[in-house]
Amino acid sequence: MGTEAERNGEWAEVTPDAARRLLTAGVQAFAERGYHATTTRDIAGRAGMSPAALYIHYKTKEELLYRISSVGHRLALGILERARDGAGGPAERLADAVRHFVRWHAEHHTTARVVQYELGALGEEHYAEIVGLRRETDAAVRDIIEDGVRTGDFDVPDVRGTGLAVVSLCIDVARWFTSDGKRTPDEIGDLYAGLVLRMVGCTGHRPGDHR
Amino acid sequence: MGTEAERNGEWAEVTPDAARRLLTAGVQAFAERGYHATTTRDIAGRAGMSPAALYIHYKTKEELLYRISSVGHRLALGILERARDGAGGPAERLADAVRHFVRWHAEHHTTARVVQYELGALGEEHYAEIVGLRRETDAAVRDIIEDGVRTGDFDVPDVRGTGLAVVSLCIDVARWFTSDGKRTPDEIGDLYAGLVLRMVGCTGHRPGDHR
DNA sequence: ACGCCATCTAAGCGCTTGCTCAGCTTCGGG
DNA sequence: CCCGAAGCTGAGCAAGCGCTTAGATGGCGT
Repeated sequence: MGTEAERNGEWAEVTPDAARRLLTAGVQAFAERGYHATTTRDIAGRAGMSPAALYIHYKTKEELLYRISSVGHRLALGILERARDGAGGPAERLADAVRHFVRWHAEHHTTARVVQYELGALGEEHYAEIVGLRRETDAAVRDIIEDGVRTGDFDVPDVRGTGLAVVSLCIDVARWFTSDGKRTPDEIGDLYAGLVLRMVGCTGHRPGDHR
Repeated sequence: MGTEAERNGEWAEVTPDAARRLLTAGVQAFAERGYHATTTRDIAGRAGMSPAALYIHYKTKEELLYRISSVGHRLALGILERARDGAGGPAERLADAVRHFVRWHAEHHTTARVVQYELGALGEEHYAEIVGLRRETDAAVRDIIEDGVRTGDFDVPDVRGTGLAVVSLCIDVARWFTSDGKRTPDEIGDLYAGLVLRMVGCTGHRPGDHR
């Protein structure tokens, strides 16, 4: 059912149907072998089409990667921004952000793998656009941490560095997660939310004054 | 000077000289473009040799990657095992392990990038061997955390999961670090050592009783 | 009924890839 | 002084690559 859910909804904005099938085939192939080791024949084959059919819906193989990367980054960014702008104190919002962000990276680890680790294969212009989205990702997490420092809920000497570390920790889930492991995406999300709260010096009880 | 140090010593065990030049050329090329996007002509060119010269010292392009991966993994593992078996309490040893491990990933980020992110391109047998080394890496960190839990210095509900998260956090430095950033490898090592001590519930003063 | 456009395929073009091989040089031991 | 091994090159092969093109097919508005 996890695999089923991966195909449903996530790429709903991609039309027509053939373009979406090619895209999900690309996600699978890129995640397994990497962009450069994947052939257009392989992608088309997984989608049940001839190699030439790819070029009706995408100008180049790189544009297919760009579409995946663009949609994927916007989904991931949306998760963080929704948590940042949600209700509750900084601790709840940071925990929510990490929990959902990590869960997404585990549940959609094939998509996330392509999104997070294959962007070096993008062309210059596409790459620049994606880097912009990634800066927004970093900023969303940093914003929550800054809130927590302001309210005194968190104790963070280096907000920028800690924020980068938190994002880095979450992203790397996509690299090592496999669906045949013992842990579920939910469990990892909860574990990581707890770890991150500790990283920002949030002890669980009222903060008190530091030093 | 950082770039200079990258060539010195690190690959001293690789002989003869031409084989070492090809190897460092491979590291640079693989780190920049990825294994599959790198051509044997590119590697040989960087080493100042003809394409055919590569095959005198390495049977295939994959064997060159394997040599890089093997030496690199052993270096990284050595750093952790030296910290684990060192003197001092669990907190000092864990901080030392993270500090040195992170510093290596930042200072040698080109090597580390190949070592950590290109192992999917290895052949089956080579891959299996490298995976073994990675399990030892995870175990070294887990051992220190278990020590700390035993002595009461750490408070870790999920030792295995937390250990994996710590290793993951450190490894991912190789992905985002660039030498033209503001932070030095030392600074990042110190920052991460502090973050990890917080992750394992080490507050700095004597532990006391929890809950 | 008919033409039109979107969709898809079979065939294949031009190029690059990993890798090979015959031959040239260099150099230490007898 | 010569010889064989080791290191290296120039030329190139077979295979596979991304992508193109000409033509078949099917559904839709009129």
